[in-house]
Amino acid sequence: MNLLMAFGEPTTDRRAARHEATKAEIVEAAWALAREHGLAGVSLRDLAKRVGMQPPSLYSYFPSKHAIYDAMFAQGYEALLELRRRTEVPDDPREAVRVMARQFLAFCVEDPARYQLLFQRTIPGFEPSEESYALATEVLGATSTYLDRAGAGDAESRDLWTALLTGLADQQISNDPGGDRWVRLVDTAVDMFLDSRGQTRRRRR
Amino acid sequence: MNLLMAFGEPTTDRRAARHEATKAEIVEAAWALAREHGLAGVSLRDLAKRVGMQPPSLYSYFPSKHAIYDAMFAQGYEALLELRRRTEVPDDPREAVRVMARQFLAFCVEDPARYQLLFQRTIPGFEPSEESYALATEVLGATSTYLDRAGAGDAESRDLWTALLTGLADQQISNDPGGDRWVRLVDTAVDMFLDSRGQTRRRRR
DNA sequence: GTCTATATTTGGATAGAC
DNA sequence: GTCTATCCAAATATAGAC
Repeated sequence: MNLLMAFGEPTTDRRAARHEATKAEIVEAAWALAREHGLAGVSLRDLAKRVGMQPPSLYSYFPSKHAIYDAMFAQGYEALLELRRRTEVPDDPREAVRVMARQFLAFCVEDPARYQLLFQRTIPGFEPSEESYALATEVLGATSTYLDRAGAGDAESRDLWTALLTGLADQQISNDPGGDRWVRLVDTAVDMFLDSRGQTRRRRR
Repeated sequence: MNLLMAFGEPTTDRRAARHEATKAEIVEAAWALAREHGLAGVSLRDLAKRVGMQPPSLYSYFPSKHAIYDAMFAQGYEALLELRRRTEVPDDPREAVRVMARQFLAFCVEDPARYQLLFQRTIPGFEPSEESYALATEVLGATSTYLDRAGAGDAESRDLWTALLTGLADQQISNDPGGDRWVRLVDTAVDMFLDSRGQTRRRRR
């Protein structure tokens, strides 16, 4: 599937294809601005300037600014899903969880603006559309599979897992941007997590 | 110590006292607005209206909007420190850490806007002043003491600890506001954390 | 589709009278 | 200290010509 066509209606002819391509260009420029000036620092003025348009022309492609954020949201989760599809996961359950964790953290830290949009509620009034949110759910579901194989598939474990990983990502981004002070703890964190899950199961027997 | 005097210069006479009282009133109104419309939703217009002033009059009390955020930041950490001073901590090291953790999470969840200001970097351009930031450091230091007694006083453990707790708080606030889906995992999380720290030490011997 | 022009709102901040 | 008046900038969004 063409990345440029990842959102919007299916293309029927060349005019529509061009339209989608321009939409993609706008979204790409929006990401660039978000990385430079923060997610909330994306303005339609700057965005239009960056793609060589006048601000009102953007409304030929997106009905509102939130619609642009929504396209970015969807694209962000698409990127994570695509990354996972391309990743070879080890057979060993614990090692598989480790790979997922490292990958998730790298993905978060790689682009703080994207992390903010995908995993925090920080844009006032923005709610992802139903279709976009479905992608977020899909990611969570894929994660559960690997947790389950490693003996941590129950709801509590899953919640503890998300808290642990987003906590690491958040601290890394907030308090040591560009460094690895928290990212390097990921293997320790995975071991801590999976060991404790194993104990819980033993206790219950 | 009077809460109203918690920030600003020491009072020398009644005029100064009145001045400090008004500052405190402004900060209190700012908190109320932050809780209602989000932290970024605090505008000087609304704020002035709430305290019965015209917007420019606020500048008699604070030189800028960021200065108001800074006063809020300091007050937030003061509140946490004060809460800890009032808390009786059990002798048992593990139980002490549990109490600290529960208290911290309750504090975070109780006021999401405050959590956002104190523990996330979300206001564009805002940096706490040196004095205010010192309070944040003081909180971290106090935490270390209890972690140390429970055998988790090294730097890595401390970082893992902050990630774990803020992760729980963040998920709770973002994904289950008003509920307890993540908060109720706190004891499990503490056990998981301290058990793994113990193992690490044993392995090293 | 894209432009110019403009509406509308909102924001933080300053000048100067009282 | 507080007000009125105002500035300046930035933001999203719409109308209508081309």
